[in-house]
Amino acid sequence: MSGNGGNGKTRATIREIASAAGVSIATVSRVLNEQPGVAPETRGNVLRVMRDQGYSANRSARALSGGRTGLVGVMLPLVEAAYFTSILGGASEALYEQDMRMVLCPTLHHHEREVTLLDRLMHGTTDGAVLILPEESNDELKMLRRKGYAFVIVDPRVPLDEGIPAVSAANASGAREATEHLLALGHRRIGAITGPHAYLASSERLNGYHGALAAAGLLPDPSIVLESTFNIEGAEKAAVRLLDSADPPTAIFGFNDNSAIGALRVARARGLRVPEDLSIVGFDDSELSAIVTPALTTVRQPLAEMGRMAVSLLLRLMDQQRLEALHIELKTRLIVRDSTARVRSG
Amino acid sequence: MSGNGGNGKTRATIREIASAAGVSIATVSRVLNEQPGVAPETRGNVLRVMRDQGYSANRSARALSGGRTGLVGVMLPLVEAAYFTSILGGASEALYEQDMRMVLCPTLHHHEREVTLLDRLMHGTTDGAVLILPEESNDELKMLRRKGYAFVIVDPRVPLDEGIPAVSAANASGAREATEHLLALGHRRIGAITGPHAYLASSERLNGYHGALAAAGLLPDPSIVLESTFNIEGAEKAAVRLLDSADPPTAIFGFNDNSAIGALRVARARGLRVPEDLSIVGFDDSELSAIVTPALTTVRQPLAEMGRMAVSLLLRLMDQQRLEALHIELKTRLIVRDSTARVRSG
DNA sequence: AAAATACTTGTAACCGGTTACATCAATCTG
DNA sequence: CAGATTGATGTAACCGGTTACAAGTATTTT
Repeated sequence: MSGNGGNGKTRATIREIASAAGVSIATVSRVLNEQPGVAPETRGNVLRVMRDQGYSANRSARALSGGRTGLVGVMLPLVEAAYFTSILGGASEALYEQDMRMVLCPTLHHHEREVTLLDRLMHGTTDGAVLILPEESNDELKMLRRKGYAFVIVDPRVPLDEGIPAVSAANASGAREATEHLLALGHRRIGAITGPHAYLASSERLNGYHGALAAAGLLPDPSIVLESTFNIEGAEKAAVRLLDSADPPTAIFGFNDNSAIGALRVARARGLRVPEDLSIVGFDDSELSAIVTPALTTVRQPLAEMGRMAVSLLLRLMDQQRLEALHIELKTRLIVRDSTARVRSG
Repeated sequence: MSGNGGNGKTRATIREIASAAGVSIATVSRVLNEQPGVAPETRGNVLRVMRDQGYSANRSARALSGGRTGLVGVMLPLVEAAYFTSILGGASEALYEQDMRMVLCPTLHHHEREVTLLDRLMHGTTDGAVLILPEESNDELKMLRRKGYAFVIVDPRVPLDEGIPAVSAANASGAREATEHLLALGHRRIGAITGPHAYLASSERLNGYHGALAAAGLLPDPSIVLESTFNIEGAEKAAVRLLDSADPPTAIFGFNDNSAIGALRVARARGLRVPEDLSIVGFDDSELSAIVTPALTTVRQPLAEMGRMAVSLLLRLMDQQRLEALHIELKTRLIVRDSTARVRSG
């Protein structure tokens, strides 16, 4: 009747468990943390009592005295974009396996918001953070690191200092592979719709694209390499310019799937058949790429894996482990679907 | 030189601020919490010192003594699905405005995982939770409520008890509107690819569909109402059966956008033109719906708004406010695009 | 058998805040 | 002007854990 196991009024504290088990709170704490130095029999007793009462430790108290919150911050520009949520999914899975929780902080691309959020996160809310595509400058990040806060960058926006842990996709080699694919199909005039040049990912992909062209003995033609914004609308404008040019490309490399989809739509609007009249390659392998018509040939980024890897790095960082390699690049893979074909010989 | 403002070694505590400002910790705490009973001059002093030292309160300590963590749990099946992240986006924005943070808990549809996570969340990690499409039974939820934990359901899977706060879309009226749209275009034989009947959203949409048919004097034909799984693959199978039937429908109502897209693909594969030969309507207005060809006529759910609303309900619940209405239904809106047309007269 | 050692267990301080209550000065009341 | 009232501030207990250190018991060593 007066069973306090489930009345829910107030949760059991460590002291209640201790007295119910006839031991001291220190012993209960030891059992809780699986520390050695408790007689097996005692441990069994305490565990039984904990189970009976449905005890689980108060996280705030633990955080305060133990100095660890069991929380990791994940900061990202936006939760609505599939690109970010794929990373998020991987990270959340890895954290769950460690019985840690994730505090989600979307910044909506506001730098100021990012700064204050980060400050809050650092100060007792979390043990560390994963920062996805952060706006922070290299200097700001170095400062943060010096303060002793543990964090890992995913998809850095700018080239990072050696000392700052980061995970990214092999952008250059992915772009090279995509370009080589088009070259192998006989294309010689390959346009590009890039992302903002200020993004590291963009400039690396540009390098890969240039590298592949160079290896084929081709000079890039700046008039068919247009900077855009990684969204469909921007890409459509760029595609119009590409296809309107005097000597239009026979293939377009979109630096992400949105860019490729923009090109696809413009091509369709002008009655160009893809891939017969125009080949198109994307980058990301987002959900969209398999759904559009024709299905997009694209470069797959291991986004979930990047999230997992970032968490794994972070946890080691928090354990004060010395890390051999702080910059990790994960391999991409070309997925060939229906939007690319051999160039028309005419 | 010894300025402790930014050396970062250890953050300032409330006692340090107190002694630097020449007041007691109680006063600092009052200033921190914007409580009355502090002389304006004193308040100004304390604020200045806090600013100089870059002080911000330790959240764990605050949580422990104040009984509030400033964290809200958000439990959802999956972060990768656009449907959920739209809700998430709204919720996160609403929480940010209240200076609260969100603890994200993806369950991957594992009921067991959901139960243990919820238990952890309750116990000192968060002040309340938003549960999106939870697996929990009505009884489990009622139990939770009785324990005094604050939570709000978004998109309930089963019909909920009066006492359990919930936010959902107006599924029935949305489905009715979609069906009426097809009826108005002259369609009389309208097939449906539903979601799992066990989902409340599905059965409500089914009701709306039936209601619209009945109002037009039509009896539903069970042979062209097929249960599916809300994903593209399942919908394709259903669409095949619909279009293979002896008397195939002239229009298909997919109970979400994936269902509609599955139908679209099958139609295309058989050379049926959409919308000339077959009209298709979806539900959700996900990002995909505008991108597929032809762009999908669909029912828009105010997902972000549902997230915001859930948070707003939750906060009022946590404040112990009496709420007049615990079940909130948000209006949907039909978005007419290119996948529906007047039925062929021949 | 006495001394050294290894195990268990308990006591109490501490983490950094919040808050009930006490205190004291200043102002108001009759 | 004494007494009541109001406002500002300080003291100390408390939230529920962790952990250094002390203490007590059992086991091993010489």
